[in-house]
Amino acid sequence: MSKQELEVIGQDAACCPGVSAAPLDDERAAELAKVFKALGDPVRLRLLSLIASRGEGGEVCVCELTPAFDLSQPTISHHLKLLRQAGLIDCERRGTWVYYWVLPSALDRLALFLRTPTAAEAVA
Amino acid sequence: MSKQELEVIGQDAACCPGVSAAPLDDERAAELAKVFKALGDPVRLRLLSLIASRGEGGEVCVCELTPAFDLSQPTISHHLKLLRQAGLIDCERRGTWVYYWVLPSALDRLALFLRTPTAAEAVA
DNA sequence: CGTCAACATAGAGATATGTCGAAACAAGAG
DNA sequence: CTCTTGTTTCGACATATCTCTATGTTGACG
Repeated sequence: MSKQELEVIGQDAACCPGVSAAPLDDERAAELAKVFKALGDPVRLRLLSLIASRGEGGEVCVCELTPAFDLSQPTISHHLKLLRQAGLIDCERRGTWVYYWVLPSALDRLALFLRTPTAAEAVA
Repeated sequence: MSKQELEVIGQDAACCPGVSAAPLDDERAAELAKVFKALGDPVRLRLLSLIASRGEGGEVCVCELTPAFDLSQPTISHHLKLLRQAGLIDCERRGTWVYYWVLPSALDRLALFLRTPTAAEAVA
């Protein structure tokens, strides 16, 4: 946790007003909708949660994710791809296996967008 | 802003661990996915933003929302219904007009779910 | 009562999404 | 090189979603 990260978060808040601040323009609405749509599926939410619960910097192999669902492997791969295209996770291949991790800044950006003024006060 | 509200928010945080805390069970994943899916459409995001930017306790008449889009009135009505079914907004008819307002606790619950431990530290 | 205005609901059509099995691709082992 | 295992891509299908027009409902006003 660094001062730098604090600044980044502050910047996000400054550049990206929350849902209550002002009416969304078309472009930003489309951009945000794409990310929320990625979260709008129970399988993807569980996948994200499984990866995120590894902690900051943690990684999960696909081979650990697949058996957690009653779905075919291609289906899991497809959902992981959507999460990645939404900018919520990223991955890297190391040898035979592919490892996924979350991009916390993406999640935090969404959280800041959703926060209402009242809740912001409550935390402060 | 009351002490009561602070307690409610605290409760939410306690009862509903964030995405990074622990793997989501099926039931909660389905429940959350329904809400995120409602946010996964640019029209609905803009609608929510238009309503939310009225401030806490603020209301917007449908007759103000419809002209803000290049869509038919039934389509707007449909999207408002989905937002309402997701528990993000509520409405009331007063005479000829129907007024919508946001339910801030729903938004805050989502924000808490998305917040990563690092961001939570940054705010604290 | 009749009419008008504001919203909601119903039904239909085009497109998007979730899922699968089959096949392609990548990398290590023999 | 060939075989096996882990993963992604492809093609197809059923279902869901978004949008429209047409119709229904609710309440205000003569």
